[in-house]
Amino acid sequence: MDSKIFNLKAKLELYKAMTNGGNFADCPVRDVIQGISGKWSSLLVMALAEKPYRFGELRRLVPDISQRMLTQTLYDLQRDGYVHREVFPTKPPSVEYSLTDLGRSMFLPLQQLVQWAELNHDAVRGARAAFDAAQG
Amino acid sequence: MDSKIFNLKAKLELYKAMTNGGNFADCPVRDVIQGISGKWSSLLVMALAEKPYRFGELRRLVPDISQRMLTQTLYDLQRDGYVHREVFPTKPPSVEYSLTDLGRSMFLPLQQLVQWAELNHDAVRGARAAFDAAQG
DNA sequence: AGTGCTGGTCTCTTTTTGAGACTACCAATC
DNA sequence: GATTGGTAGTCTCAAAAAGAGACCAGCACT
Repeated sequence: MDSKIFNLKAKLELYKAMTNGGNFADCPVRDVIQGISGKWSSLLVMALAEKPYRFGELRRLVPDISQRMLTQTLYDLQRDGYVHREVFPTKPPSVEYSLTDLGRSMFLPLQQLVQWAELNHDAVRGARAAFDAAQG
Repeated sequence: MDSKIFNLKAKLELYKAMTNGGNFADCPVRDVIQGISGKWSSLLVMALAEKPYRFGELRRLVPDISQRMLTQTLYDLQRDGYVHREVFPTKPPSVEYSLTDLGRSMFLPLQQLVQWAELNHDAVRGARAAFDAAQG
């Protein structure tokens, strides 16, 4: 099989999936992608892929997130089914966040992207520096 | 080899990469991820993976992007080395945007994520509907 | 009685994004 | 010759999202 043609077909299919065949207002793929492409979503999913964490632990783990955004991002991740929220009736009550099966399955491709970022951040930073040096 | 242990190690390594071992202020992986996790970045990369496009073509292709955000997202993608911008001296001058080698290499893991989204958007929408029905 | 820990919410300010008018140039049309 | 249309943007102002920090209730410990 000609892998070039295969790749082009794959690209076109994915592009169509992402554009919903022209119906941009109601594209499920974009909807899903936007849900996980927020500023903090991927970082929290990466953290919870390691192990479950409590609210305060996550806050200390990611010191530059505001409490407000931590609440809201966890809420959104829970709403979309990536994260499970469990309240333990301790005093004071503690809340544990963990990945669901859906969250774990999404973690796999996300991992690929993070791996790519790890391998290529030098190239990206180099490109940025070169661009800025040329007074883009 | 125990694949469970391998996976845990992989997770921990990636989590460390994403948190830069505690140095959150200067983490190259988060820096790269945030550069491609904007609202329009992934969509434009997917479009340009199909073939090069001109500014106006992209604007018509993605009708719900504002001209301002199209300009800025393409600028950012160019600055980070994902996109090449070429001006042709026609009248009026036309500008073509295409993926660089770096952009194409980033497209591969991005593709995995979009594929996941395509396969799982029903689950996500279902989770969201169930959550909202429970008056979250 | 005061301090600290829990997981948040509320308000205010700053940043980011969106909507739409406006630019300059040229070609073809009316 | 004036109008219209297409090129790739920029500029300004309004709306939405994000960040900073105060505040809350309840209980434990000192």
